Amino acid sequence: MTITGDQAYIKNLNRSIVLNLLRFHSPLTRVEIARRTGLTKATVSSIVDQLIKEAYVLEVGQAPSKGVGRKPVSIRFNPDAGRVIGVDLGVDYYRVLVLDLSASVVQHYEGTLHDASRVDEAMEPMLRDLKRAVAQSGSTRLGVIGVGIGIPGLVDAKRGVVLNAPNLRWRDVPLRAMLDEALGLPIVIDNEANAGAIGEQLYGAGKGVANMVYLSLARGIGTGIILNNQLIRGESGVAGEFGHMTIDLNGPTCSCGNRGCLELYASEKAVVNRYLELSGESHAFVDIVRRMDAGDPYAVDAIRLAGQHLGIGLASLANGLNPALILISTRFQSVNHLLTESISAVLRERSFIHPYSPPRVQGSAFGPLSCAIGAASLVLQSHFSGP
Amino acid sequence: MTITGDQAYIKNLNRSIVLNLLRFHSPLTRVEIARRTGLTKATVSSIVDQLIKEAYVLEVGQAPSKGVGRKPVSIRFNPDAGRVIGVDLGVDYYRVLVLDLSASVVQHYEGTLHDASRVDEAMEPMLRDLKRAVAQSGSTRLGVIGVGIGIPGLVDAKRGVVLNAPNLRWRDVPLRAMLDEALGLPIVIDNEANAGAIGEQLYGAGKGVANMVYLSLARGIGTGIILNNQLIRGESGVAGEFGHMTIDLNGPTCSCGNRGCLELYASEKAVVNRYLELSGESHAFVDIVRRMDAGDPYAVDAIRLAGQHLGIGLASLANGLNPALILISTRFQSVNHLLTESISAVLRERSFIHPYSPPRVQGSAFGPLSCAIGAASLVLQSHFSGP
DNA sequence: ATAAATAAGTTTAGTAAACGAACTAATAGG
DNA sequence: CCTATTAGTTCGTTTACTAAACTTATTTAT
Repeated sequence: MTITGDQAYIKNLNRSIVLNLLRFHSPLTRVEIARRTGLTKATVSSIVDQLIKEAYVLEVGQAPSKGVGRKPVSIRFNPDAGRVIGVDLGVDYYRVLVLDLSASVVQHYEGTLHDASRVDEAMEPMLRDLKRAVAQSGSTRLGVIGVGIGIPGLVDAKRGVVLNAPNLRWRDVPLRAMLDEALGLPIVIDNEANAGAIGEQLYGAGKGVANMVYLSLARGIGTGIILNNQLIRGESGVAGEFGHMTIDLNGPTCSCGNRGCLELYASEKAVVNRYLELSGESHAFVDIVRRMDAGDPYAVDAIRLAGQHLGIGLASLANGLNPALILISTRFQSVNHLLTESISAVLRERSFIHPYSPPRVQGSAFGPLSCAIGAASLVLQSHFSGP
Repeated sequence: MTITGDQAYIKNLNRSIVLNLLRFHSPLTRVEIARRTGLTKATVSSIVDQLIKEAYVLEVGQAPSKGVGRKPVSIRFNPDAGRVIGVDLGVDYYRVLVLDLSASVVQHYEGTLHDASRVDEAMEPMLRDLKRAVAQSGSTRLGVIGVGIGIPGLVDAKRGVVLNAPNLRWRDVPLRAMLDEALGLPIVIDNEANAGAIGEQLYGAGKGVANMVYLSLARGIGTGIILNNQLIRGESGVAGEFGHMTIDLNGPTCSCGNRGCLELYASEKAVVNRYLELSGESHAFVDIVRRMDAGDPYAVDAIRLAGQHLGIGLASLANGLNPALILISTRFQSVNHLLTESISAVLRERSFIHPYSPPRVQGSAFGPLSCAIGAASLVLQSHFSGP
């Protein structure tokens, strides 16, 4: 049954248009809103009045006049009307962020995640911080509007189930249902890269970009694809596993069962292995990054090579999806920088459509907070999406 | 400036919902329409009356009653209210189809396309048939509602420009503008695979599938990607070139400048080369297909190998985009069959997300007409899309 | 100072589309 | 022929938007 239109639908639609305009373009005056939306001044006044009652929006003093005439009143979005919570469930840590409605971080909790056979036990400390965060947001008008959670693994976002998160050793965990019961709040769960992609597109380095590819590099490689301003979830909500894209059909076997996966050539582990090959020394990824920063040519080479392999995979995606932007997210700013450089070079060389529509390649804006901020953004997005 | 809502918008929206319901689910009675859309009987009656006046819809006799009570009146979509034209510009041929509004073929023109330095000259015979087709559709109530054209090459669909069609030797041809001037009708141009994808999704083997990948194999490999029921066009309208996806990073150099492109392993030319390798004999692709049909093991092997390579590329796409369906379109039904078989096998083996959400693999429904029917479907889609 | 000009925002009457309830129409079965 | 039932129409009500007139606030010219 399709959604048909009636008066309530119109009102909702227009309310939502005005609210979202203010969300990303505060402050504005009533007349400016009218001009930008095409609604009449009367309609805008009525909608703004309603939004003020709902606390989503505030009148804030007078804007500069246009020389002559009555001074307009500035209206702006009120980020403190409520709070959102974003959770990053990492391999051995968790991070709980409390954000205002403009996605600015207000509070920050962290802790270690011990893996345990029972999911409930593993999540216990996280849940305690989560409840603390909810309690401390109680003073705002709307309180916590929802909790978003980013997971490193396969997630069925529609049903809210973690299908398979190898690093957490979780399989078929109905996480949304569990947390819904514990908290009684709207819960959104999604893959870590999907979350990061949305966060960057709404508030970070991809602001306003309708078509982008977000690449998250950690133990594995995750991708979040946004096309036509929509996150691509696919038929069952498990899209985004371009880390397991074959770039060498006869390459080594991957843990996923496939061969020659991108992940084997460009993950942290691949860099570690490569560094061992080049220098004869075995070090953790963090140390190799430190050496790269210090100018160790083996470290630079190892990471640059990963970037070149990423470039090969991304050239395929660029040809197929024609994104305006490719965002690279690792835990380290300097790595992002070196990677974007070598990826750009490979794209220029290998992407068929590059001359017609070259994608910009950039580092992510939120660094290690990408996932948590993104998870919260998913909640904001669904909260503020129109009818 | 976002599209805001008012009375006219609602009317348009609801009209469009009813019309599209009838377009794909004729016949229905007024009461059934009301039930399925959630609109009231009164509103449905008013909308249907309007659609009847516009000739989009007809009252056709009485439907069987439900035992007792007044018999309902069946309403059905009227495919003969107008015509659409779909054009397939091939490498050395053109095909002009006249379709009714349900995408059934009504007339069929064909001719050869001699390549010429001047685009106008090359298109002359095609344009003559096109005008003939338009003239013969004049008797319908609405006449020709638009012309869709599928092009084997890079197309900026938004601007209506053929950026680069190597096989036609066209570069930066403003085709839409040219035809608009010649015909004075709405013109849609798009890549051949994008057209095929939409055609299959609306009327063919992908009916009702929201997420699918359409793969068109001819001289090259083209892909049309549909996600969330939308054709993926990318930032500049040139998405869909997954034929130039790298499956072997050290593979041979492709005409596109990249290396190890899928197209090198699975196009018609690749099959021809492979057959030469296996049998020592050089034959055209059509002949190899004939031999395959006759049971020649070399021919079967050559085509099966192409399928396996396609499977490798498609496994990557399946992991990244999670489509419900993968459609294979070649000129030959038997080839489609063998290819889908070997692709399926490879996907089962190599796709990471296969256990969670296996895509169906199938041959296209329209065979050699895919492109022209699809191009016409693009017009139908935009003609019938709501506000 | 005061008036004129101008811009911001509000009030009010009018319009259009959907809704809901009451109505008419048609049909089968007793 | 009457009753029950379903299909479809008519009509009064609701509601959100629009347009235009109006009020408010501010600057500039006299």
